[in-house]
Amino acid sequence: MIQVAKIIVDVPTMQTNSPYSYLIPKQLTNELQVGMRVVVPFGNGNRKVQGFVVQIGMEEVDADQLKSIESLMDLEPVLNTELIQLSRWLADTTFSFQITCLLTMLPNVMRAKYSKQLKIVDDQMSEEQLADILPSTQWQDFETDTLSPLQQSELSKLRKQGKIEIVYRVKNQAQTKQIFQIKSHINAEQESGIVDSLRKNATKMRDLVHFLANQSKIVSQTTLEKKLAISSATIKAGEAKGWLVRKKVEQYRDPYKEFKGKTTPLTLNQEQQTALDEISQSIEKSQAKTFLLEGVTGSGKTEVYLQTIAYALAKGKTAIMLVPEIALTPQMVTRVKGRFGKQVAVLHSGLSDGEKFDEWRRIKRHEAQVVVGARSAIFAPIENVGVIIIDEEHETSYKQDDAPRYHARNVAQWRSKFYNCPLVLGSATPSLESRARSERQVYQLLRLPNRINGHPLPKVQIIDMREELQTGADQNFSQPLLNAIDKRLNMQQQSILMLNRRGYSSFIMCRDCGFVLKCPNCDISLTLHMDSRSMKCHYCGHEEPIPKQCPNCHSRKIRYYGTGTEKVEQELKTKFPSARILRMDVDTTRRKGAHERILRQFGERRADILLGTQMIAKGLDFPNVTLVGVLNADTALELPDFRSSERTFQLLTQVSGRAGRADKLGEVFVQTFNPDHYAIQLAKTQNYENFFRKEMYIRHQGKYPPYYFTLQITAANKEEKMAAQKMFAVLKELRPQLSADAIVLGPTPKPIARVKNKYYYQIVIKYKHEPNLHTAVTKILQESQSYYRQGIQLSIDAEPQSFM
DNA sequence: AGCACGCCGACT
DNA sequence: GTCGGCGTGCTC
Repeated sequence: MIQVAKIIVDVPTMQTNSPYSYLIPKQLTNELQVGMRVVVPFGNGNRKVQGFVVQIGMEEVDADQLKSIESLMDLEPVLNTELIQLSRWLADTTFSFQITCLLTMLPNVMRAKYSKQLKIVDDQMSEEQLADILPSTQWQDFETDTLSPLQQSELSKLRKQGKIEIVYRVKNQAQTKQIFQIKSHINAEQESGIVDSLRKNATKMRDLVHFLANQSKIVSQTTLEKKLAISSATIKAGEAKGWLVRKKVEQYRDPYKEFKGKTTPLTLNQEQQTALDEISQSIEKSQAKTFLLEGVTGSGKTEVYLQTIAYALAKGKTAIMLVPEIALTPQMVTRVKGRFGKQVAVLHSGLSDGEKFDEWRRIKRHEAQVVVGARSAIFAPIENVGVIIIDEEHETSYKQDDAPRYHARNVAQWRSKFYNCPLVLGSATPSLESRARSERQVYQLLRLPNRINGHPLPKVQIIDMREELQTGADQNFSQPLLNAIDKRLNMQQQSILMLNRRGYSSFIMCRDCGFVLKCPNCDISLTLHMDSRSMKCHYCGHEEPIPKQCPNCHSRKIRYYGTGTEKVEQELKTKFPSARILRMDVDTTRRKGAHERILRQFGERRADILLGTQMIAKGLDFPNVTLVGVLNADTALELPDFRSSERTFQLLTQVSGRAGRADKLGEVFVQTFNPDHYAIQLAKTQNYENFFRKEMYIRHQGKYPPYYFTLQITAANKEEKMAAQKMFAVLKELRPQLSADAIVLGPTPKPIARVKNKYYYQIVIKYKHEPNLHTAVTKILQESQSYYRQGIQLSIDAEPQSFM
């Protein structure tokens, strides 16, 4: 029996997906703890890899069969036992590697950077000889895959002969920000004496002395430099003369330090109070209970969340609140920070890696008790959780679409059970899954049916674009909508126009031969981008110039079809030359902070019309907006996806809520080619209840969730045949493990069959109760490693968001 | 991922 | 007869 450390190594493969035992060097026995990152030698060449210590204990093995831990990467654990346990569960349920899960839970800087270095170890070998193969400038940090095959084989030959060595290094990216703080060592009496000793023209020095003489508080070097317009050299000189001392201290990169305001709890109405009481009671009793808070737009869900959090804090506990990435606006953050101040840590993708790391450390050090963030914030290293809240729980962005394919809601449920605390799911339009669970009393339903200000919901008008087009109207704008926009411009009120662009945007087509310009790598048409004057592929990023003539028949009658925000913006400009238009889509918001800037401009009424894609539908509150127009309500309806009705209903309901929130009554125009579709008709009256019933019936008929569980298995390969064959083979192996009740769809090519030069084939399994499925699928995944080398990638998605 | 081993074809 | 191609297995 010897003491060993069980380590998950940073090698994401199926074969290495379990802990490896390592010896603990004597000098580390007191230091090493579970949850730390370490560097370990791994594999034949003993290359260094990062690893996570998941357990320390005794094991019945021979010491000389084990290797030793090389070094520590952390002085204290980065993971607690809860998160280690969670990672194991997550890897199992999402069919992914535990190492991938561990890295997903941590800030990006915890991901090690690896570098390789060439070293000559044989004196027979000269530097020139090696330089003939690889220039000496590249010996440091070289990448194997950038070398030619010849170079690779030459180097490996030398290595086998023992002439050279490849030194592996693991670099820790987790850096803290250090700043200098300055403390004065002189007082007012000393000032004149020192000044006299200076040269006459030493003005900067004099400024510094004057400042120090009258300053007893500690200031940072940067503020001092700015304040006195002096350089660090002056300060260093001052340090040398003993006027001041400089001290290096760690500083958090606080992305929200400018927010200072304080907000006080609002008075709750009866329903809000009931909801708060129910959840508080559950916090009080430490119940791992899930609540579904169903509240129409403007019903004051956020206030309930905030007071729930306040209750948890008052009980000495902490809270996590998840918000969709897109809704994590400065307004939102200010509101929470205004209530809980420095106790709040914010985590979202807009922060730099350093900022995220610092917020994460604040949480870990118990300096923050409230975590607000997007999907991955569910892994915040917070302890003693009193309540978890997921706002807009129906949002698809809570499901990660690459490995580990987890749903934040499921992770939240796991943590809620771990901490025996309630989980609150809030939405105006709950996902069918959640609503169905509350129907069966699995979740407790809490309702907020009334808007807090008592204002009626906006009037929604459905416009039949088929009729509109017959009367020769514009492709994008119906007459009633144009009139309504015109009216707002005259009344100095603002309008929001939404273009539903999912899977559909402007492409170009030849009018003579029907040729459509497609991506050479993917099976989809290229999208026109006027800002860069090019055609871009939204899947792989391929870009090429806009053709002047048809590449197929050389006709010049090649023109734009479909609708993109840019094109609509152009049209709006011609129709309303005086209107100030702001466009918000993936292209205008790519840069950091662009999103906020556009919204602020609009909020400050520096524009009349906000034109954008789905992203404008979420959680914005502009009191001066009285018109919302949805230009094409049904593009999502046409997608081959069983959730398309649900998405459309949610989107329309949400965007309608943007109109007339304050004292002005709002109006909503929905342009559609399917005016009779139930998702559109029921969104008109914001009738969630009827939509739920109708959609549940349809899901029942089609044997879809929430009546059935779903599992999607996809194979990808450069050869279409290979991908297809693999899927048939997988199904053949899986079928005997399934009961007669399981329904298998496919194998079929994905609706977008080719992306980045790869073909995708998939099967979807719909099932109610399959005790063998999990094991069978895990086995298939394990076996997939053997054909992974042939470029066949198998991926498994439990409860996919769509089948596309 | 990256390295060793081992089994086949094309060369000195 | 050997060198080197890459298919396969293993890494505490």
